[in-house]
Amino acid sequence: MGKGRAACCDKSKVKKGAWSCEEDLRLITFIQKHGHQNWRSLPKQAGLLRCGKSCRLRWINYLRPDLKRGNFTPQEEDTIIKLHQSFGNKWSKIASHLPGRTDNEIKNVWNTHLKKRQLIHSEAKLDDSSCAYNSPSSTSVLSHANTIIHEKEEAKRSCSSSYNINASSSSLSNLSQVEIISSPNIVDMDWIFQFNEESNNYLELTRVLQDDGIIEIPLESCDHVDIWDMLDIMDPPLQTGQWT
DNA sequence: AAGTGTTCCAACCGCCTTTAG
DNA sequence: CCTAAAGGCGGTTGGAACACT
Repeated sequence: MGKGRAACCDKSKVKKGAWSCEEDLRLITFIQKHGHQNWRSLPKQAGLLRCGKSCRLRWINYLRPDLKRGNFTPQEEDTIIKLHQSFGNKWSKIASHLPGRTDNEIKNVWNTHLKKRQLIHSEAKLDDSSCAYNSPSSTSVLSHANTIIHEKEEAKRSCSSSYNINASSSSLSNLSQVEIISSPNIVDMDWIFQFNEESNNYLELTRVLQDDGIIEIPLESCDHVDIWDMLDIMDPPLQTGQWT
């Protein structure tokens, strides 16, 4: 054993950066079937060239089925602000009060939106106390401004693409089929692919144009597809208790 | 239309804590 | 109790997407 802490994995042999659609599916399929008792050994068993920590992070922050996907509501944002006042940057503690939200997500929302808003608030409060006789009240102006900020952020975020996914899996056939149906206002096509557990590989991925038949494309080309909805309708994994 | 600046978030890094032997 | 391994956490960053000039 060398000096210091051993690396969690051999950095030269692991892939880094954004996860591909195939990697996501491998991870999902593996956890659905086997759970995640040991993150360190999981990548090898699942056939992933990733560090165990990376798999854990990907699952917890993005793939696990109990995640509440989508924008934070004003209520959730208020909760974060209040909890941050009591806990500070204890993101996991804050996340434990917001079911379906991850510490990473909350941290990002805080750093990108709420921190700024808090700053505006505290500055406005200073103005409010020095110009308390102004009408309409600074508080109502502030509240209005807050609503506008939130609406702008909502509009911006709602532009991101989303997909509806139908999934079916059968323990008898050793085959999982997932059909990704495009969002109606984005593109007019469906995606279908199958994972064969015997060969431990994907049999096919097809892009189905609604009018023009089927065009086969390689699996790697589906990197942009959001697949998390699939988890909502698949069988629960063999993991007991909480996801984290 | 092109170039530049800004925002946002997924993912990484490394430290701390917990657990198993 | 001690040690090493694994899990958990918070800070940071790379780069894609978007906004502005």
